[in-house]
Amino acid sequence: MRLTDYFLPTLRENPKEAEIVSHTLMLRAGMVRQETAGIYSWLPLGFNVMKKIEQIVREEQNRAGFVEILMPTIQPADLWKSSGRYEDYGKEMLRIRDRHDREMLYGPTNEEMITEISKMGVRSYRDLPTRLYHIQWKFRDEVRPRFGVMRGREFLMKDAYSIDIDKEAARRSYYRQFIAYLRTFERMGLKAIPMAADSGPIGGDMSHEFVILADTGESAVFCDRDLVDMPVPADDIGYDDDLEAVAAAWTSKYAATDEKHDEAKFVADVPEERRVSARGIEVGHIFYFGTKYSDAMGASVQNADGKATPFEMGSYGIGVSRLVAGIIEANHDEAGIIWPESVAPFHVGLINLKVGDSETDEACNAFYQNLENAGVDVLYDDTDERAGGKFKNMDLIGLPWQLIVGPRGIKSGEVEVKNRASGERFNLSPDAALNMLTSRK
RNA sequence: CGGGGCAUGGCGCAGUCUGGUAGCGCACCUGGUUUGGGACCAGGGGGUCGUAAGUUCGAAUCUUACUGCCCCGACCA
Repeated sequence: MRLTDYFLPTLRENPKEAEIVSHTLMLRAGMVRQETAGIYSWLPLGFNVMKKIEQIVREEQNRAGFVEILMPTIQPADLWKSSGRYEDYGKEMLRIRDRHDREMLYGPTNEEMITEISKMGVRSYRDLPTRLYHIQWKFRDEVRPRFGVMRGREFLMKDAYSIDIDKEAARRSYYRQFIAYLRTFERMGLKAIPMAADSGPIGGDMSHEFVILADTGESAVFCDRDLVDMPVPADDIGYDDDLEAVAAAWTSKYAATDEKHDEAKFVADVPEERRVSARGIEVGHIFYFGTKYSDAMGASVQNADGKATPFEMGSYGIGVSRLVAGIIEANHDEAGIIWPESVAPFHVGLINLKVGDSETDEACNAFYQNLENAGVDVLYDDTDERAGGKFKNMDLIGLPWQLIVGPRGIKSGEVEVKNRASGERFNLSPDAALNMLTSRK
C-alpha cells in the first residue's frame, strides 16, 4: 500500500479525551475515531489490525473443533423473556422498537439465541456435542464507557457455546476452549494467564478469566511466575485428548485477580521469588453454566435411556476489539505502538527519504514491488513529507520493520533496516535488505 | 446513577471574572529558501464561539433551560 493512496490521519498531539496509552495511541495513529461515547469508527489501520486478530481467533476456534455461524445483532425481546433475562438484564440492554412497535434489542450476548438454534437442530444425544461460535458486534449500554475501545459500548466479540449431554462431556468442551485460548493469545504475542473466576450460577471450578499482563492494566493480579513462562501447547495438540490434564499445568498454579486474591494462600503456595504482583487486562472469559438456559427454555434431548436430559452448556468469550487496545497496552514505548508481527497491519514500512530524487524513487519502487511480490505487506511512505516527520509517524504506527532509503545511502550502496521493537539498525546492501525482510515472511 | 469539570476553525488552547463585533500554536493552501529524527521566511483560506430562549444599543462573555463529552465513584468483556 502506498501511503498516498491510504487513509492514515495521524495526530501529532495527544487528544485530551484519551486517558490511557492505548486510547491515545489509537487516536494518534489514526486507527479509530469516536462517534459518540463508547462507539467508534474503525479507520483502515485499526480495522486491519482487528481483522488480523479476528482471523487468529477464528483459526484457533476451528482447530478446537468449534464451527462458525453468524447470529444477528438485533434480537426479539420475546426470546429474552423466555429465559427471564429480559427483565433481569437492566439498563445495560439497549431496547428498541421496530415499525410494528415490536420490542427488540441490540444483543449484549447470545445464550438464548444459541439455545433456540440448538433446540431446533439437536434431537438426540447422538447429535451432541454441538460446538458453535460466532464473531459479531455486541452492545452493552455501559453507564460509563471509557478507555477507548477497551471499554466501549459497542464491541466485537467472539462468543462460543458448547452443548453436551452431561457434565463430564461439558468439561471436555470447556477444556478445548481453555487450550484454544492459551494458543490464541500466544499467537498474538501476549502472555495470557488463566485465572480462576466466579463461575456464575453454578459454582465449582469451571470458570476462568484470561488476563494479559500490562503495566497499565485495569486490575491488580497475582500469580506464580511459572505461569508467565509456561510453554503453550503446539498446533498439533490433539483436541480429542485429555485436555484437562494438559490444562492442569496452569490450573494447579496460583493465579487470581484482586477480587479473588487470597494473600495467605498466595504466600503459602508460591515461594517468594516466584510471586508476581502485576497489572492485568481481561481479554477472555470461559465458563460452564450447566442447565441454566436449557431448563428455563425447555431445551433437552433424549439420552441413551430415552430420558429427556437438559443441555449442559458452556460459553466462551473473547473481546476481539478490546484486544486491539490490549495488545497496544502490552506493546508500546514513548514513540508509539510496537505491533507483534502476527497482528501488525503491515510488516514493513518503506520510507522514501527524498521523494523526487530519481535514484531514491527508483530504489523504493523496486523494493515495493519485490516485497509485494514476495507476499510481504508493505506500507510505502511515498509522501513528500520531511524525513523527520516520516520517522516519527512510522514509529508511531509501530510496524515491525522499517526500510529506510535515501540518496545518501544509495550513493554508498546501502539502505537501512530498523527493527521497531529492539531499535536495532542494519546498514545493508539493497539485496541483503530485501533478503532479510522477505526471509522473515 | 451520585459528585465534579469542560464545550471557541481539523487538533491543542487563550479570550468569559470586568459585554464593544474573535485570537494563538500545530495542521492545511501558495511562493521561496531548506531537506537523514516533527525546518525557516512571506502570503493565504477556514469558526452559526454546543443548542434554544432571555437581558442589553450591543453577548463567546451576563441569566435560564436543554444537549453532548470528559474525569472520580458504584458497575462491567
